Amino acid sequence: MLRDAVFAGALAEIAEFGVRGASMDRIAKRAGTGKAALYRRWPNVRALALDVFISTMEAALPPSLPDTGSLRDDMVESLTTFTTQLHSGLGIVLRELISEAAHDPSLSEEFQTRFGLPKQVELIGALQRAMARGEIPTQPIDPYVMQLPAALVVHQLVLTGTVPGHAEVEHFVDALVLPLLRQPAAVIA
Amino acid sequence: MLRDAVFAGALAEIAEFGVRGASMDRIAKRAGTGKAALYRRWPNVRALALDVFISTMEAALPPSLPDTGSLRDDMVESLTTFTTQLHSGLGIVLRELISEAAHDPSLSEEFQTRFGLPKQVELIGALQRAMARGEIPTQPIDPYVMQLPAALVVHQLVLTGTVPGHAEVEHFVDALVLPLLRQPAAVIA
DNA sequence: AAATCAAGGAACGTCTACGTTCCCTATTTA
DNA sequence: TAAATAGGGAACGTAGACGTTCCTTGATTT
Repeated sequence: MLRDAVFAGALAEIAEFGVRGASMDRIAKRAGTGKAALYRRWPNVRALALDVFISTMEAALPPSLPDTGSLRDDMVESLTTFTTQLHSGLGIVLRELISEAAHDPSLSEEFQTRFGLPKQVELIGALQRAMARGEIPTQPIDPYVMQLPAALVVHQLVLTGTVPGHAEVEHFVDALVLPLLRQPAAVIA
Repeated sequence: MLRDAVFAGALAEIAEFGVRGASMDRIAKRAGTGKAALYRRWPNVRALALDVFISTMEAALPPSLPDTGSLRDDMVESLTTFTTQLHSGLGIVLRELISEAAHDPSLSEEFQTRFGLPKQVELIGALQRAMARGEIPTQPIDPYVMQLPAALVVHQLVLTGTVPGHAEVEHFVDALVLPLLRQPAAVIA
């Protein structure tokens, strides 16, 4: 499929030059095709880059929610799929998206709608199941506690360019999130 | 000073077009000068952008560490200066830096050396004073607990483009960091 | 098997931005 | 006060990328 070749070429181009520095000519060369083929599908280079972003993120969306019967394992598994995706191309896309969103706020909204909210819904479900099982006290959850592991992962990615390993992910859950969820004071201020 | 005018113009240019999309011609126009004046000081547009980054960050470095006598207030104050700087131009710079660093790892290192480490040293000092005062138990500190508030601030910035307000900063410290520091289990895994 | 049609690939003109060079002006020094 | 020097601003050539058009090739249908 030529579309796949174009996406792969565009991803490589973006990885090397960024979204603003990407060139249709080079992307066509990378994909082993001509520019006209690209312009027949996308009106300009920005639209192509955006399509690459969205498609990459769509493909990275986990098809089903984990339900291991343990809140701890649910969270570890969910985070692990996230970090795994960051390793395979999504990391560079995410970092490019951050600067693009700084100039185009609608990107933030779309990203939030497609990824932030689904992830949050998924996590809330896991928390409710844990409450029903009596794993954590039944009380309102601090939304910042829920964001905490993802925030640490993203923070490490943007600061050092590396992605936390499995041991660190487990540490986030066991040493930070679960203690906060178990203590009665971790409610909305 | 022309240098200041150029920096202001370059910052506006970067805010609008990003580092990769910045143009020397437009920056010169914004600064009310000619291109030759810019090329006499910087070899190319990338070097200028990098200089703007570094200078903005340098200017954003707090000259002195807070020592209020209370760990809680030390942390709140330190975080507040950080969020305040993010509001005034540093936010857009930081987000541009993230994507630039994705293509040039040496940027990550330089950023870490100039900002991450000093901030960490500052925080360690505050924690040691708090231990000496008996505010928190004297035990090894989980480094991720220290990163936690900055991670939440950065995470919110890159996701929504907004910066946490004072109430949220206080919430991070009071509801997340301090409880984790007080419990004996919050040591390095 | 032949003809039609759709799609890929190369060549073209235009425009923008780069980096340089030249000229002018203002300031400083003798 | 006059000359010299340094620095700011405009004009210039060049290169690369955009977006378009045309030609060729391969697949599909009758």
